[in-house]
Amino acid sequence: MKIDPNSSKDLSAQIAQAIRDAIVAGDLIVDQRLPSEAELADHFEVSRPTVREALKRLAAQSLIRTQRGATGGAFVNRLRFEEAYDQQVTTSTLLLSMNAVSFDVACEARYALERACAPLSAARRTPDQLATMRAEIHRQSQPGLTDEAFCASDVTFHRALVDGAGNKVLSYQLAGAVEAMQPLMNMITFTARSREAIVALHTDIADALQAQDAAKTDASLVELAAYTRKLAHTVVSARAQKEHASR
Amino acid sequence: MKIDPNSSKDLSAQIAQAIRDAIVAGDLIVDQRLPSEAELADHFEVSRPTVREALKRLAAQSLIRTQRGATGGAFVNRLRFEEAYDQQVTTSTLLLSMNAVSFDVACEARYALERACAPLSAARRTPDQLATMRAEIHRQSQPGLTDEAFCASDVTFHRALVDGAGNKVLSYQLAGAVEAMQPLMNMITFTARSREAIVALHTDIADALQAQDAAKTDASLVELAAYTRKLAHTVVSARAQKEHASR
DNA sequence: GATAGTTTAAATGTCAGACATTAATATGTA
DNA sequence: TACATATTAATGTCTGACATTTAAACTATC
Repeated sequence: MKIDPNSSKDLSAQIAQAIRDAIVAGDLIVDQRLPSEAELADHFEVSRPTVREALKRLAAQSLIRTQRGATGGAFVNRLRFEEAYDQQVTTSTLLLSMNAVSFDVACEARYALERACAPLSAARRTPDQLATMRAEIHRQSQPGLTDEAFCASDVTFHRALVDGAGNKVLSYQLAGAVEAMQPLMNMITFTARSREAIVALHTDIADALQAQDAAKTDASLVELAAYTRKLAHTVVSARAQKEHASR
Repeated sequence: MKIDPNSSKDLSAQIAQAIRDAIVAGDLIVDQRLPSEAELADHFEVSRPTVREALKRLAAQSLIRTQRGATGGAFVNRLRFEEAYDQQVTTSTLLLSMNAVSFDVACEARYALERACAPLSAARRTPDQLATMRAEIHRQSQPGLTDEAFCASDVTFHRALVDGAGNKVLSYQLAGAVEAMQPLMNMITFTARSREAIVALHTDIADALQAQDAAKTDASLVELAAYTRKLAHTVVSARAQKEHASR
């Protein structure tokens, strides 16, 4: 592990990169202990605070974990799908909001990805996942549910659909797409009638998955995508109308 | 922004979380300058190095950028799709290698996601993207190409296919899936005959996209997925055979 | 008065050394 | 043997200082 003394970047950034490269290349393997901060400081010929800044960068990416005490130190962390979810969702959410991604574009991406799961999910969904979907459908039918709670339930429903594919990589990749949409969905006001329509489509999807009918699942997803988009357009134009009237 | 004095976590982790929350919630907007390190240290009642560790954590996630000099400081960074790619690819690559994800699972996820793009790409692919695909097909036909270069070209080809959908969110979500596969693909030795078969399928895909034929694009992708998986199985069983013979 | 050069100030980047806290291990004692 | 107590090695945190960078204020010259 070496750093370039002529680089313009921060020393802590360079050191973090050097260690990161070693991990990705497999030179440092899971659960292996890194040298102590003092040893790293010696090795890279920098001070301990600088080494610490580098280690915190890696910790922020869940690449290492640290332990205090006599046999403590920094250890290469086994990156788990569950931990990686959080980061992906945070990143995706910010990407959408900071780049002013339109509802249509995000919606298109989300449903395209979900449709990719549909045939696999129809073949493999477990009774457990079906039960989750039914439970969420039931929750969504309850009157007096806030819009936020309705959206959250929607996310859980779709997560179950995606997890039904029984492919951890797919689930991971899609978690970001589905959950990142939530803030955008939260902008929509769901009327009783629109909730009813969504619940009906969710029921269609659950029925199709239960019957292991891939084609019907896909068709229902397409319908739901179209309906969601229509709903969003209604909200947007209603808001524009109001904006216009107030001027 | 407040931190919990009774938390067991690192102060720097708590401070990073507090600032991160403020960014996600929109309390800190893009390009807004954070208080100086000294001011943050005062606010959270910690020392400057602790604040710095927190800021480095945020910098590692590209949530902030720092500038030196008189008008310098830490600024909320506009997260761009291009920057987010890198992190996603690194994370996805490590997820696959550290969790011993099988070739089959990764391959299934990859092609399921690519197939989700196919109809959109058939409708929207630009001449530019078609040209990229043709160029990569040509490169892949050249004899004397190393396996690594062949894989790299394969990634470029598929990236063009995905970008053809003209949906930034889709491109972002799929970059990880496609590129993270590369280390797994690199384990395969591509014979002249298997390269020929892959090039033929790539040509089919490019032809179908050029003709804007979604169904044919999808069919060719399915064929390519099946062929890739078969190829990997051949390699794995050949390796097992060799292992057995050597004992 | 405009322009070029110089100084200043404010911020991050880096360092050195110290002390606090944690947790495993070794040690000593009933 | 079992339990309590030191030891020790590591991370976590603090203080204070200096180095470096950069924009802006200032100054001198034309």
